[in-house]
Amino acid sequence: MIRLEAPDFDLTATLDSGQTFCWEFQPDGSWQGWIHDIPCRIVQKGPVLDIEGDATEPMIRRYFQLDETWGAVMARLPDDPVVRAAAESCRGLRCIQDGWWECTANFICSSLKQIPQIRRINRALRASFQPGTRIWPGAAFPSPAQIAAEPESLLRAAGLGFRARHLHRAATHMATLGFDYPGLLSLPIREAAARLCILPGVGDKVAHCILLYAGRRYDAFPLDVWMIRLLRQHYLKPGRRLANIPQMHRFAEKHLGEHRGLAQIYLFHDGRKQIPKPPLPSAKHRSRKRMRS
DNA sequence: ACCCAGGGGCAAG
DNA sequence: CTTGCCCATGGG
Repeated sequence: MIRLEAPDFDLTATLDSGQTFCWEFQPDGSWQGWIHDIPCRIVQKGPVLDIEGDATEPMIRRYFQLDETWGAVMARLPDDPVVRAAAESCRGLRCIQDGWWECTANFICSSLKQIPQIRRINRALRASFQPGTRIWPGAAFPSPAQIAAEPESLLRAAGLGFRARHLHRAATHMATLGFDYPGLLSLPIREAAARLCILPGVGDKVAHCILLYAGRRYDAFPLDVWMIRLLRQHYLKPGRRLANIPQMHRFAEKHLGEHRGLAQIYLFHDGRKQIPKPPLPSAKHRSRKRMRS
């Protein structure tokens, strides 16, 4: 067991913030999950972290962004009052660094799903490809080749719904043609995102999530409904027409700078804390999609 | 019987 | 380059 000092770190906030989906909170107060397919059980007691498992200390520090102090994290953030306030109320929340493929698969599965359900899908995928084993520890996340070797129906049975086709085709692409993930790190963010969008089920938002949570590129800026809502709420003049996605990326770059992705983590988490269930487009009187007999 | 969910793809306008 | 609809499933 490893014990390490982790001041200004909030394990629960970090694992529950919609960055990673392979961790589950246990009744005994611990978190069970995987650090790059190494099973771990982690308990936080104040500034101390107890980790059960075979992960090494550098690995753990890297995974949880503990190789820099909270002061260093704050120093990276753009000098913007909204971002500062959000980060202050999320003290200890860090940026995860998950594996490329698992992160890709997670976010392909994330569309029109809530965080607990994405977590359930992650679990179901591990279970589907390791029949007979206990989920934890031991059930590694299935590789692209493993998924590609099975029929799409297996993914549907795991509850992926229409995401099954996307994930299966993305896995097939990876297994047959390969994919240069490390190459994404040396490309301009726009081109890196475009390259990821080659994968079925990966669009602009998912691409930026992968670049931020697996590539740890702080210039990636996932634009989901929450972030669009927040940008509109805090930065756009009321009454003005809602900007499109490329315009919002440009705005974020200009206004929040090169570490806008880090800012996004705090804006997202803080925004969700404050507004549990916001109605966005008053969908009240929308014409009926379809008449059923 | 609704509405909504950390979207993406595709066809039309 | 925008809008509209579909894609399955679970939860409120």
